Amino acid sequence: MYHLKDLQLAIRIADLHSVSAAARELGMTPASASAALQRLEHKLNCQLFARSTRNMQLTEEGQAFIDTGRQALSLLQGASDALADKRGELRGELRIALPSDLGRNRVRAWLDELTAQAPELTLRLYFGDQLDDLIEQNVHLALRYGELQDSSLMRRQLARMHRVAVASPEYLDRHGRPSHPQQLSQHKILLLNRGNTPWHKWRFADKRQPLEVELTGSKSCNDGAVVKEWALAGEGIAYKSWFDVAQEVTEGRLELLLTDYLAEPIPLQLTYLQTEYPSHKVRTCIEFLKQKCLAFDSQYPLPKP
Amino acid sequence: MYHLKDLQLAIRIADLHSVSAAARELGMTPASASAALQRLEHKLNCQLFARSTRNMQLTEEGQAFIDTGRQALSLLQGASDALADKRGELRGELRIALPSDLGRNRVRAWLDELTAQAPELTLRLYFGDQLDDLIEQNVHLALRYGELQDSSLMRRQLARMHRVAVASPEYLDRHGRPSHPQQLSQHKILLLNRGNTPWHKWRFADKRQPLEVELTGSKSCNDGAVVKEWALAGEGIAYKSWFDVAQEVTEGRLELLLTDYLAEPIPLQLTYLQTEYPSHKVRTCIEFLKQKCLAFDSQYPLPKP
DNA sequence: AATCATTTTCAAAAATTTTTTGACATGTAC
DNA sequence: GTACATGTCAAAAAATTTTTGAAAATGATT
Repeated sequence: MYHLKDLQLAIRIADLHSVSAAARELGMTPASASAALQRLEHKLNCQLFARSTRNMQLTEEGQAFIDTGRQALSLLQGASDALADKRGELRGELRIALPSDLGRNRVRAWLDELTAQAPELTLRLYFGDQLDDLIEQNVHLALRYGELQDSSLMRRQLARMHRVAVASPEYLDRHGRPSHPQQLSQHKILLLNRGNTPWHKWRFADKRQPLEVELTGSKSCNDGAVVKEWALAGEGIAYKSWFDVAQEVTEGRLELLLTDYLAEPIPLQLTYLQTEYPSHKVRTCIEFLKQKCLAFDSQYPLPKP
Repeated sequence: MYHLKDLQLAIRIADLHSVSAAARELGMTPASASAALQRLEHKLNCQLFARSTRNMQLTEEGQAFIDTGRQALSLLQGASDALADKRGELRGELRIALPSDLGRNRVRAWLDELTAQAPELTLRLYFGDQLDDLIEQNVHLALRYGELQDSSLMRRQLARMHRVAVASPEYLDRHGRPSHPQQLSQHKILLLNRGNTPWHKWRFADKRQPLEVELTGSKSCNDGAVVKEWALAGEGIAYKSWFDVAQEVTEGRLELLLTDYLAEPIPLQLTYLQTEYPSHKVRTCIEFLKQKCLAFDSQYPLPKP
């Protein structure tokens, strides 16, 4: 009879296709993880993984085992959580994936507030603007813009927020202020990469008619926070959520552009796995962030033309 | 994160209301089991059991935890079994509860045949004529006479077999042969105890009409094998399944009585828990016993009048 | 009421298991 | 081709679990 930790490890190895990566995540050495996996395979008398030095792939048998192992572990996790829940305790680890800019500059502080109230809660934040697989990421919650289509996920909408074009006053003084989205092509454009390719279609609306402009960037990167920093440094025009730039605009460090051509607002959603009823700590975090978003809305109303 | 063995132990402690009993069953010392339980409770940060020195009772929280723990463990067991199944291997432990007489004198030999063919299979037999709780007994299969009413159990009928009254020729020579069930009350009667009270109503039939006679025993015990030994020793008349006495009757050591008044045959059933799809080893055992019962039927046909 | 046979638990020692350490062979990326 | 990361190995070190022997507690029995 094997150790539950070994099962958890095997599941993560299957998710990440890597012993080392799983070991790092679970805070153990690769050697120890390798030994644990072999232990498990030996006890099951079955080779779960087909190994090449560079890649771990589940065997057919391994697939079946890991699948139901995942179910069982989820049940057990739920049972443990339920115990803590009943006592109304907020303890344990909370793993959250966040968009880089929103995460660093706004949500991080909110979550710090939450953990100040609940000191037994351990926070693990994963910043990034790539829409990675929630299972692979192994987080409880992922905060993401836009509609998610993965049906295995539950979602809770926190807000709907406009995307806006912004640039620094210095840049605009030098290069002029575009008065229509079509004029953007004559500007330096700062793009966010999603996946491998820049996200180069910006959405606006002209008298309620959708208007999409396709742009080539003078700079692009995969981190939304860096895009904003470029904009602040006068490197060009960025297309950001109002969430991300409200404060800078209020302070006058960034300037709103093309507010007559705002497209429909984009939802900001919190997604989580459907496999388990969210535990007390997760539910609390969801509600907390929902409150904070509401407060944000009234503190920073988007200046309408 | 706790050890799976600790969960299994906790489940058995909950079933048996005893650390020691669970420890004995799982082949560990009470001290080690106690330590393991405390380890688990500590890791869950929750008292699973309300303890008195003499009795372990699940707390409300413990109940919830053990319930889903049981599910999870069953899933995991199933996953492990499935691995062995796929390879068509017959290995692991097989725990079977058997009626005392049938078990000792017939099925044991059959099962020895099975394990001779499958040497990796470990047999654990539990003899007894008390219809104990299958969950509490923790067996894969229980062989029982009669209709079971517990709906959480699956059943497979192995045979239908008549109950017959038997006694040794010596006894009958001395006390005479009853020619009608009603005359049994003038005889020495050997009864089987089920639960605390003797099972003193014997069923016959007179021209297809059920005929039940209520008897007082001159001897009774809770073990069917002992009842047969009494009958062989000429202590009186016993009421047994034809399975149990076919060989002795064929050899002339017991004599069939009242064969004109046989009641409906009673089913012999193999019951197992519904929680898991039976594993390969369990299915194999079921089929094997079914075959053996069929072979028995043709080897020892009940002599009809 | 007192004894008895069990039961749970404890603490220290012993045994077992797991992790670390340092190394090596192998495959991938540049 | 070189540099780097990966999976595994063997021995040592560390951590965990089990045993051992004994003590305290409790329900049953006398």
